Amino acid sequence: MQVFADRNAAAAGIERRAKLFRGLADPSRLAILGVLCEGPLVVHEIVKRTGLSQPNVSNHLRCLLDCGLVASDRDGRFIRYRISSPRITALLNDVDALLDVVAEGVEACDNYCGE
Amino acid sequence: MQVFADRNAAAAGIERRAKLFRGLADPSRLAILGVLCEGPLVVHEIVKRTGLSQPNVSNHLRCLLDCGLVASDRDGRFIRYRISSPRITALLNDVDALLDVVAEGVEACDNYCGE
DNA sequence: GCATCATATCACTCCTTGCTGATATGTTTG
DNA sequence: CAAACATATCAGCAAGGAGTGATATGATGC
Repeated sequence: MQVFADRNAAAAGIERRAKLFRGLADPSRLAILGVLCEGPLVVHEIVKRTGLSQPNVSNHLRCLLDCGLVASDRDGRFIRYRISSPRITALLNDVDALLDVVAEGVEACDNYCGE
Repeated sequence: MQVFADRNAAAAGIERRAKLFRGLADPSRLAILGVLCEGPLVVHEIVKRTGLSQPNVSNHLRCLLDCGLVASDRDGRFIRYRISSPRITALLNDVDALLDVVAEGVEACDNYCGE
């Protein structure tokens, strides 16, 4: 039962990590976070810079907002979005550091975590 | 065209990041990485500690191996897996640090990236 | 060489997610 | 108040990934 207790205790943390990673595991969301890392932007600017469709950007922004990864402020009829915490930028940098080591492997992997 | 060149240059990086995040965005894989962070293990030990089925563990290990996130050594009829780089442990710690800030949001998000 | 154990692979199904097009909400300006 | 613009929401579809059960490969010991 020892093992089970540990497992359940760990499970919650794992599930949370997984969910956060899922939030970061989409090219559209990463593109949005990428342009927001350079500074706050209103939605139509994000659309222009990323080349994504407006509903698509809007959907992903909602997701990122719910997750707490971005924050928004109304500015007249615009809504300006920004990165909510510098830790996010830090995390993205760490990922790039890890990619320096595993990039080829990741590109090659075609199994789960696929294409 | 300036914008387009930047976009394409960024796209490759974004796609790679997304793929790496996808590799980390599954509870089973995170559970496996979690137990491996405490030290190398052979497959049936991973199965026992995580409570996952053997084929499931094997599938995910293959994915993690292809991605370069874990490495393996044959040891008689056992195969021992280990974390391939300390940067992975570091990244997982960073995620926990970010979760300290955004945990409630992430749990609440039910949209994309959702449960 | 055969039985056994450790691990990997395959075929299949289910579920989730992401995108699109159309439309709704909301805000400002004339 | 109406028109125009900014953003959000919805329905529906298509694709990818995760899990399972059965089976194959591979190594060890008698």
